[in-house]
Amino acid sequence: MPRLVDHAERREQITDAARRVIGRAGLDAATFQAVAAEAGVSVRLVQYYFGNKDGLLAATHRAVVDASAARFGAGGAAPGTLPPPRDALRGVVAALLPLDAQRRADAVVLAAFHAAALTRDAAAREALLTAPRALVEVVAAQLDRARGAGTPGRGERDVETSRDAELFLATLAGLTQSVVAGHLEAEQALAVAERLLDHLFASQAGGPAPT
Amino acid sequence: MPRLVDHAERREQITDAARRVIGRAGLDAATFQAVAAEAGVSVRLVQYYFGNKDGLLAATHRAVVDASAARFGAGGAAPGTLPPPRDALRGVVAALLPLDAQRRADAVVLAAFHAAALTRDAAAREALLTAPRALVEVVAAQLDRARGAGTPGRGERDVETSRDAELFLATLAGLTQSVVAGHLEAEQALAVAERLLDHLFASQAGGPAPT
DNA sequence: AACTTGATGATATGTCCGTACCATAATGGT
DNA sequence: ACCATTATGGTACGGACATATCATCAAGTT
Repeated sequence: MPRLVDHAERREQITDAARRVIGRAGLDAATFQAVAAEAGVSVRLVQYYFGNKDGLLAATHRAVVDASAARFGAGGAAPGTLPPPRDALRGVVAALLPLDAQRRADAVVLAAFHAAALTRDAAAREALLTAPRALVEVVAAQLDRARGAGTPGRGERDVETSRDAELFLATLAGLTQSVVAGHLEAEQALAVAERLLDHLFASQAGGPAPT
Repeated sequence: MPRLVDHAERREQITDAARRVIGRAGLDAATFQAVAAEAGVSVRLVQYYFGNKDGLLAATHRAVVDASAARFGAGGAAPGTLPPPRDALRGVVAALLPLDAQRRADAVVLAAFHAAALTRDAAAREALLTAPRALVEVVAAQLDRARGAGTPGRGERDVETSRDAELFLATLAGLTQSVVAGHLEAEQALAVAERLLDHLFASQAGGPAPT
């Protein structure tokens, strides 16, 4: 066995470079040569580790998604304790909004991948939906808890609560977009999210306001 | 003068082809050859009318933005009448959400341009903000009307109302994203927006809910 | 010490794309 | 009838990029 090297570390070094390149100049700037130069290695090496360009991009995508998931897991899963629903949702907000430079950069990269996936095969588009679907369940469960419903079975949940969960996540996606585009500052986005929580916790399930 | 041709029509024929190509396969598939083939003209002709590739893309972008603005103008500006605020905001929802196939396709194209602009120079990124900034004013004005505030001057508006306006637009952006990604159907997105209107018209300005 | 094998470098190749250049058909004014 | 100008087609050139090929270095093993 000659010259053994930590493959995982090398791969991470390269996908990190790819993340920087994509965040700075977009997906189509992520050429083999640009990524290799950014990582300080040769083009051949990138090829060696990821084979295809698809391989490189897939690994980079997974890296940033995993980082996002790790942040979410770190913030949300306080072990043993059961935070009040509003705090739990505040945790979701804090985990998902791009509140610091690192997450902002990741959000740009994710947006690039997202846009690319829209014009891909149905399989790629389907992969975009797994995270939102899971999150809707998490959010709806918290809203159920807050509104005194127990843990309703599948399909038994109040329609308005489901809509509120979708509303919550769609708003977070929109706020992320606003922050990344530079239309809102992170604190403003946070304040808007807090305002949404005000609305959600003010009205009970099934009670629409009079027109 | 030889063989005069309607330039506007030819340009529209070509930008329409570009819109289809981008909507189907993404921005980087919008090559001269692909667009020319889709439009049924020669590559040279596309070059003749738009010179640069940047010219072609800029014209295409403007075409879809203009289409969007036209839809907004057509739906929103009922002349003379002054609809109740909630109906006015419903009009904004109906104008902005991708409720039919045409608008869905346009939304995909816009998302592609949006993602590309994120990793461009500051000027391109600034251009993304003009539409949202104007819309925030429109929405906030309706909320002021609904809440009995007159037409407050610049900066005098209630902070919560401003946040609600941002909330409204961010949610619409997020819902658009959800529909385009295939996570929500158009009717579901509409229902979620309606639910948000419930929340917005239930609470008055400055009245956060108790935690 | 030699050899095997994993890791890395340099470079060639074929393809696609943007753009420039050359050519020509059509048409309306003189 | 001719000519200038507009509109359009064909094609060539140069560059960038993904990928493949050849070559080399390093380090354990025997």
